[in-house]
Amino acid sequence: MTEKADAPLRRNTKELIFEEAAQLFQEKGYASSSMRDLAERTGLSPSSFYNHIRSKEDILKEICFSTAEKFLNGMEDVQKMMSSPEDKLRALINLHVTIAAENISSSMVFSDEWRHLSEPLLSQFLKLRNQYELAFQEIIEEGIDTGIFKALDSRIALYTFLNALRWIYFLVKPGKTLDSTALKKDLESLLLNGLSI
Amino acid sequence: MTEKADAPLRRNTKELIFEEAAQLFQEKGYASSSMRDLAERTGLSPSSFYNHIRSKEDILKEICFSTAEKFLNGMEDVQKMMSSPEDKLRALINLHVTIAAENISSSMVFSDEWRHLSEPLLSQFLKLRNQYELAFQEIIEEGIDTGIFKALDSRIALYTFLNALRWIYFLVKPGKTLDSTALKKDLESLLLNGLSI
DNA sequence: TTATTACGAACGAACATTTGTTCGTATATT
DNA sequence: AATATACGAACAAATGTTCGTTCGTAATAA
Repeated sequence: MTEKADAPLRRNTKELIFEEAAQLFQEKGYASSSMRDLAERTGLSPSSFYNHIRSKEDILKEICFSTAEKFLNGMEDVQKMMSSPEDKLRALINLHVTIAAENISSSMVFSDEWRHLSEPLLSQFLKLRNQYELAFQEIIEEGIDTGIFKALDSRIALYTFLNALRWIYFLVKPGKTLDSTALKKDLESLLLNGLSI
Repeated sequence: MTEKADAPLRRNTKELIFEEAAQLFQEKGYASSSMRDLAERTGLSPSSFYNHIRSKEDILKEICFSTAEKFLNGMEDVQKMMSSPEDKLRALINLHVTIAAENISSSMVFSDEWRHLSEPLLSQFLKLRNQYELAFQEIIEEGIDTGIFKALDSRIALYTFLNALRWIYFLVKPGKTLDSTALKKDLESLLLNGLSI
């Protein structure tokens, strides 16, 4: 009755759970986050969750796989581009920054907590991740073969790039909207042409 | 009598615990690693640990702080160099590769598990980390001021570099000794001059 | 040499908590 | 009336750690 007043403010309960969980998992890590922690944040009782989700791992699965899908969809668009490998890399940098900026918590959980998935989910996830990395590497190799990229170990380049793009969420932490245009520009400049003048 | 024969083979028990723990924490994460897991790996009983260590967190503390010290000592040497900021960065790349190659598990735990330290250890650790990052950033800014580095946001450059140097242990995973000379060369080339020709 | 004391290191059993989850039930919504 | 959603209580399993004890060896006393 009395709590009915703010009901319109309250989102879909299921979405609320996922969003608060992403934030919690990001802050404390999946293994150190208890359902009772999550209960505090959502204002629900621990037992109430199970009217909306199947298990704790179900939440992690949803976060990891939905973010993986975002990356793979973005990659698909990039692959369809009729552009130079350099422009494709620029598009990928843009993709990483965009996904991180759109949902910081989820992308952090996606990056750091996937390993707590149990089989067979773990294998499924790694398959998707591998698929993404392979496509990324192919673009690098295309550039090397064309002669516009340096002829270095493409795996080294791949992981250097992926990890250079992994920290982005640090910037967006305290709610302040990051100037992602400047970030993209600096990242492109750094990764494609290096720090030296 | 009979078990005395292999006594020389067995290392210091305390060291054994730390080494196996580093590997365990790296594989499963600190929070998901139980003392009973560690018992299986060391061949000891869970209760026996406490003749050698004070607590589970004590192990994490030792790993994190000893690795932090390695980085800070390395940074001190670099700061003392009478060289260009570019050569100092090269030395830092070398430092990261060397530390990672010397003790993969410890450096992964150092990178990923420090957040499970409780206060006041956490604050102490972050102070050390901040000290290192600040010194790193100063070298970058020195290069920018001298005009040999691009005039971009030094924090972006800093974190791009640090994270680009964070994945190195992936390569050394399956025991095969990584050709760290080639890795260093590629990393220098990538970070200082970029992927583009 | 013997007998005695001291001690580090190992163990199994047990501990108090915390964990994710289920169950029965009450309330609210349709 | 029926369905969805909330809750408190309770559960079994797993957690880090403590306890009392034992075993072997090294130092000391006889």
